[in-house]
Formats: sequence, structure tokens, C-alpha cells
Amino acid sequence: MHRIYKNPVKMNIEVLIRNEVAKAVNTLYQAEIDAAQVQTQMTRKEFEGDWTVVVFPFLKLSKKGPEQTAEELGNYLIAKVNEILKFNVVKGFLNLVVSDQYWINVLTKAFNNQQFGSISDAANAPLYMVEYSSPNTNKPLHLGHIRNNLLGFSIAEILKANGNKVVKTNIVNDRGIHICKSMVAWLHSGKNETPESSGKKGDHLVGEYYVKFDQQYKKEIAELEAKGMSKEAAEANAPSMIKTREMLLQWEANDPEVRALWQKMNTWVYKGFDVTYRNLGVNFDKIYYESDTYTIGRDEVLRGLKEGVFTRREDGSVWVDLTNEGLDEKILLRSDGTSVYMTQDIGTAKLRYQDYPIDHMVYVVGNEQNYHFKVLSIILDKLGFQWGKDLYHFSYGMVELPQGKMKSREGTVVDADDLIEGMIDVARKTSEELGKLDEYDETEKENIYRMIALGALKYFILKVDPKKTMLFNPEESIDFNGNTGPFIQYTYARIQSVLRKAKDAGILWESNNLPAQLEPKELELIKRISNFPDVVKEAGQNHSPALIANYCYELVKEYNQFYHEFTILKESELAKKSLRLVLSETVARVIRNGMLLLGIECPERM
RNA sequence: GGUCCUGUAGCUCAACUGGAUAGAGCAGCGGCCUUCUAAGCCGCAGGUUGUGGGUUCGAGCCCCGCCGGGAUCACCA
Repeated sequence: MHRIYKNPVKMNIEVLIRNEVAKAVNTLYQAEIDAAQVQTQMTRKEFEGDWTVVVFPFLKLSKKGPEQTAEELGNYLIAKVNEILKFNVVKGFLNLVVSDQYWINVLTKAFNNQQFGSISDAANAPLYMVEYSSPNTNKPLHLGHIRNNLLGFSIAEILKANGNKVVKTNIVNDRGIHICKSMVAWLHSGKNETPESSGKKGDHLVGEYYVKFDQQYKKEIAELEAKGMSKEAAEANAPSMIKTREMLLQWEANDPEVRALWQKMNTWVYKGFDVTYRNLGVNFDKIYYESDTYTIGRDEVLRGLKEGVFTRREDGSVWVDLTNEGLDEKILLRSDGTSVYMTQDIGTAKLRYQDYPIDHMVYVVGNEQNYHFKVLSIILDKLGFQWGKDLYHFSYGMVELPQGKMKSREGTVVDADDLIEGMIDVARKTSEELGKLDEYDETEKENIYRMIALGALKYFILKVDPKKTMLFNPEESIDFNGNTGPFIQYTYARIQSVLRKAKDAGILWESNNLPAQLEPKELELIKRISNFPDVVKEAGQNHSPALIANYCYELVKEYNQFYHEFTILKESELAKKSLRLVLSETVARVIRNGMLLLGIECPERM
């Protein structure tokens, strides 16, 4: 594996150790090894030491036992590397003890670097486009969309922190059979109901008509089946469905009335979405609409047809044959000439590469569409786009409820707006009971309740490995204690409180007045801090906000132990007091920056 | 059936990509507020990592076979 060390603090010692070990093996055992292959890791807490070299791989070269080999390497390192004071050997592990002064330097550099952990983008930095959210305009956002939005936003932030340029994009699925269903139902039974007349949020209103359509459709199917029609025939011939297909054709033919209704209902939905997005704290740099891109896709499909990449069947439908790739045949245009999902995605992709010099395209889409993206990638490749096979589908798992999958038909869908509202209520109640915000006015208080509620929700969702299916229990998942967002926010607020008090007392803390020796807990904290840049990098490589979340939790847990073990402001030795304040401020900054990568804000008090 | 994902404490999740005695939180039990924010800290208890083989110095992680859960293979999106 190829590793690039961008953090100079860490690069020095870890790379130094690797290089020296490689030299040692060369000198002691007359064998050439690559320094990058030397296995090093931070020493586990239960052993003495800071860095550990795994010596097992060298046994074949040394032709000696693990203890003796480790001993020899240890003696070599101690002679060559100033920072290494001593070592011990446990089985095949060589534990190196680094001087406190080294770690104090690490802390000093972190403290004096406001950007610690992230890399600012260079002029020639690669451009990532991250597509996420991508709602349909026939229903409001639910818990599943929340996971998508939070992951997409966070991944974009993490990629930025890794020195990349990022364009966040949203492809709004504003056309197609689904929106026609809502339109048909609204025409049928809407009686001109509008968000204004009903007081309902636009996306919720349209969603209600989508449900009404489904109810009506089901009824018609049942009636037809009762008359002896087969299920398939009933589904195709139900009057509502016939009307919907007609409307889709009219829409694609630019029928003014249909287009006007479509525009009207979509506008309601967008207003509703804007509110939800604002509450979630996500945003986009560029929004695409399927209604603008599907024709481009259709043209591409027709071009492919002309070039013999695709085939037309007798009924007029257009297909791509992927059996050579181990997949099936896939439809690209219906027999009536209208577009399907895939058609649109082809057009959107082409347009985006025209609009931006994209180096990496990331699709944040659920794992239920793994097959779709595999196919999309191959099709774009067949159409001659060099970037086709480089698309990255960031595939994440579904969110399930205690009773299983969310089913809109069974009314078990957790609505995004309701969920956020509910969490703010809990945050308000908890906060009022604790009464720590009494000196704030109502606006400030509400802002903090919102921060805490969203911190809880976002952290809960982002801390789990994106690719795994996760469970959300509306009753139990709203917890503010333990491994939660509010716990981390709380620690941040607690540190701010200490720093405020220090400032009020006229205490100065600077990194040029630190002690020569560290307490074990202080050392642990510095080590934890020193990992932050690596975690950011790893989160970028693995597209995993969960790594950031888990890191923040570990750091905060470590800090709270430190906080209970030592006094800060009442420490009599100036250098020690200074160290603890520097440590506290650095931890707070890492917490804030880490949480921002998750889209979570930290309040100054809570 | 084909392809892909997944299985770790009662529950929800970790485990630095093959390293040392598998860790947290919740739930349960017991301690700690006259001291910088108790949304906190400390302790107890909780495991044959679904299962059987294999690879090697070493496997929760890699390979093969079973068992369980899920997704997908539409003129849906």
C-alpha cells in the first residue's frame, strides 16, 4: 500500500523509525527491505511505549527468535534516533519510548496551527463532484433521505479537508411517472387545494396525493381482478394508470396545461424541501433537474442506437445487452418513446462533465441501486465516455425501524420534518430541566436546542459504518448521554467554560511556557490529538464519516478523564497550568473541527 | 436460482484494513457534586466474534463449504 505522509509532525518520527529499521535490517542482517513495508503502530495503552515495530516479518532475515531480533533492532534505534529514549520487547513487538519533549513539540505545532488536521486546496487540486439527496418530487423527505443527506454533506466536507475541490450537487427527480401520479390524483380529488388554502407544507401536500393515487389504483386493480382479469393486466389497465401514462406522454410532448400543473405542484414541493434542507443544515453548489437532462440522455441513447451499441426491438423499445458483462438486458427507452431512470442518468452525467472539469464523480445513493450504477458505468463506457468506468457509487445501507423496513403504504415512514421537530422538543425539555442556559434569551436558547437536537440526530446516523444497514428506534435513539453527539458537544462547552474562566482571571497560556515532563494522562491526550490528521485522511480515503465520529468520541472520553483527574485553573505550577490550558484549547478546536466535518455545530454553553 | 452486502455482550455500535488480553454506549448493580459544567467520572457484571474447515509466526478481518438476515436481477425510481 502506498502511503503519503502529509502531516509533518508525525512524518518525522514514524517515517524516521521505518527508515532506520530498514537500515538496521540492512546492516544487521544484510537484507534489503523497503522502509514503507516496515510495520509500525502506536503502542497500545497497556504496554509501555509510544511507537511499536512489529518484528515478525524480519525473522526470516535475521534467522533469530523474535525477542532477540527485537532486542537488536531496539539497540540500533536507540543509538540512531535521538527522540527514542528506551525500549522494551514483548513477544515480537518492539515498543519504543519517545521523549516527552517530542510530544510537547507535537502539541505545540497542533496548538499553533489553526488548520490542524485539514489541508487547504492547492490550485491544481482534483475536483470532486458529490451527488447526494436526489429527491423525488412526489413526497416529502423521510429518515432514509436523512441518512443520504448527512452522508453526502459530510463526505463533501471531508473531501475538502483533504485538500480537494468539491462541488456538491443535487439531481432533482422532478419528472416521470411518479409525479404524474400525484398530479392525476390532485386533478381527480384535489378541489384546488394548495399549501396556502390548507396550511400544509408543500411537499407534504403533494405527498398526500401520491398516497391517494396509490389507494385509488389499488382499488381499481382489485375491481378488475374480481372481474377475472390477471394481476398484470389489471395493473396495466386500471383507469388511473392509463390516465397517468397519458399524462406522462402529454408532459413529454410539452402540453401547456400539463406543464403548468406540473410546474405549480413542483414549486410547492421545492418550498417544502428548502425548509427541510435548511433545518438539516445541508446545501448544494449546483442543482440539476431531471426535466432538463432526460432529453440529453435520450439523444445519447439514440446516438448509441445509430452506432450499434444498443438495439431496438419490434415494439420500438431500446435496449442494451449486457450479457457479455455478466448482467442482463436493460431497457433505455420505452416502446412509447418515453425515458426511464437510466436515460436521465446518462444525460445528467454527460451534462455535468460538460459543466465542470470533474476528476472524481461520487454518487451517494443507497445500496439498493448497486446494480443500477454498475449498469450506468458500463453504458457510459460503451457510449465512449472515458470517465464512465471511473464513477464511484458511494453505496450506503438502509435505515430500518424496530418493526423492519419503512413502508410508505403501511404508514411506518419516519418523516424528516417530524423527526427533527421531535428531537428539538426533547432537547428543549432536557435543557430546561438542567437550567444551564437561564441567562440566555429565547432566540439564543432555541438556537442551542436546535444544535443539540441535530447533533444527536446527525451523530447517531453518522457514527455507524455507512455501508451497513442501521437500526433507528424513534423511542430509544433520542439519547443525549453516552456515545452521542450531545456528549461531545457538552465536552466542548465545558472546555469553553474553563477557558472563559481562565481569561476572566487574567491567566495567560502559551505554548512557549510548557513543562519538560508530562503526566501519563496528558501524554495520552497529546497522542490522541496527534492522530487527528490521519483520521481525516483515512475518512477521506474510505469515504467514512464514521471514522471521524468515533475519533471525536474517543478524544472526548479521554479528555473527560483528564478533566476529572487534574485541576486546571488551580494548578500552582505555571508551566503545568499553561500546558493544561493549551491542551484543553487544542482538544476543543479538534472537537469543533471534527464535528464540523460531520455537519455538527458545537455550542459555547449547554 | 444468479450477483452483491451482512452476521461481534440482552440491545445499538467499535476494533487503526492481518498484530499483543475483542472495546464503548444503552439497559442492570454499586460508588463520586462545599472544588474549573454530574448531558460527567470511577467500579462490578456481561463473549466459543453464526458455524465447520483452510492459509501463517499470528485470523473478528483473507480463502472454501454450510446456516441465518438483507438488497437486486421491471416498459418502477
